[in-house]
Amino acid sequence: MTKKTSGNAPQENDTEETLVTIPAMREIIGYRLRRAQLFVFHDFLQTFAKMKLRPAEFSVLTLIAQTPGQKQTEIAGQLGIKRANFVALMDGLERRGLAERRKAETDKRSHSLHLTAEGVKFTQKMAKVWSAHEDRMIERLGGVAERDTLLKLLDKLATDPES
Amino acid sequence: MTKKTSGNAPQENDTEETLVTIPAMREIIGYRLRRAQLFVFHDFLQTFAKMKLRPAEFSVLTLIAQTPGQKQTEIAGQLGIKRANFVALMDGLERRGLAERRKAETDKRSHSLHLTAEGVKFTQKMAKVWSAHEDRMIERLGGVAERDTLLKLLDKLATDPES
DNA sequence: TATTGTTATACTCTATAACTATA
DNA sequence: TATAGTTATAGAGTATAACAATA
Repeated sequence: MTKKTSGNAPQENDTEETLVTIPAMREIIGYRLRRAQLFVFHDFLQTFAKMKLRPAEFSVLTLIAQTPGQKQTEIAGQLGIKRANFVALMDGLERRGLAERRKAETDKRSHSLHLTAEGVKFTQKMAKVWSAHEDRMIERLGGVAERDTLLKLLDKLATDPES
Repeated sequence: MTKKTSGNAPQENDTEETLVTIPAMREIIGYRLRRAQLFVFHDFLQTFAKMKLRPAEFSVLTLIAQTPGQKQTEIAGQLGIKRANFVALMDGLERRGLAERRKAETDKRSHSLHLTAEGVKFTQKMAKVWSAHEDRMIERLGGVAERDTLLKLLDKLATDPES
């Protein structure tokens, strides 16, 4: 049994015109999420300016490091990136010598993705630098407990209950 | 006194190489914020597809409705939109007959922004439609209490403590 | 000199269609 | 026929520089 959530339902009154309340920006979930996300990404971009690393590249390196050998469609799918747009992203990582495509033996259409030796070093450095950024965000939230609360709420918001 | 927040600090060990933990995507604040924001915006876009209204236009109409007469730089500034990019956005609202620029008497460089009569009706309809979208998001979060918790955390994350 | 609105421009991100080579 | 990767392309969103009118 879910709690009643009519916090924004317009109030009916007895005149002909319905009274409509224009929402305040600071109580709009989508808007506030967007501003917070931009703030965090801004800090991320500054943190990784020297390493010339964008959020999407960070994510791809992280997924390859955790599960090497996956194909492009799989990595792209997990991140919500269209496979057509993944190509240039992967080209960049390959050009920089951080990751590589290997011909898959079983299915010659697909590429299996791996980090290079340099990519492994880069990714470890990346994880350390990220840690400083993340700690800064946790500090702003007030601690790891608040971080966990936030992640739980974001989960409820954006995760399919049937999964 | 703020709580210690070393939740992601790398563990030192006694070998030469420092052990580095690659983070899991689901514990990365920025990534999770981004995915949640995309989810909410996707629902927003579907909700307003028939009215042909984008989030930025929604925000501008909302601010003009709440405080008519502000100039372009002021509205743009509150939303984090560059004044150069605000021009086309405002052109669109004016072309649709929803809002208008009026020559300001006091400072002839600036325009004061107002809703048209049609814009007022549109904005009231907009507020009602938005309410359904917002209630859907609140429902997912589990109720208004959880929504308030989320907004408070987003505030801590993205708001300057000195203000 | 500084500010408001504007134009032009470029860069990133995202979305779709169509091709190729394999399955 | 369907799938993996690719190319081309178009549309948003965003950032900067420079200009005219006005302060």
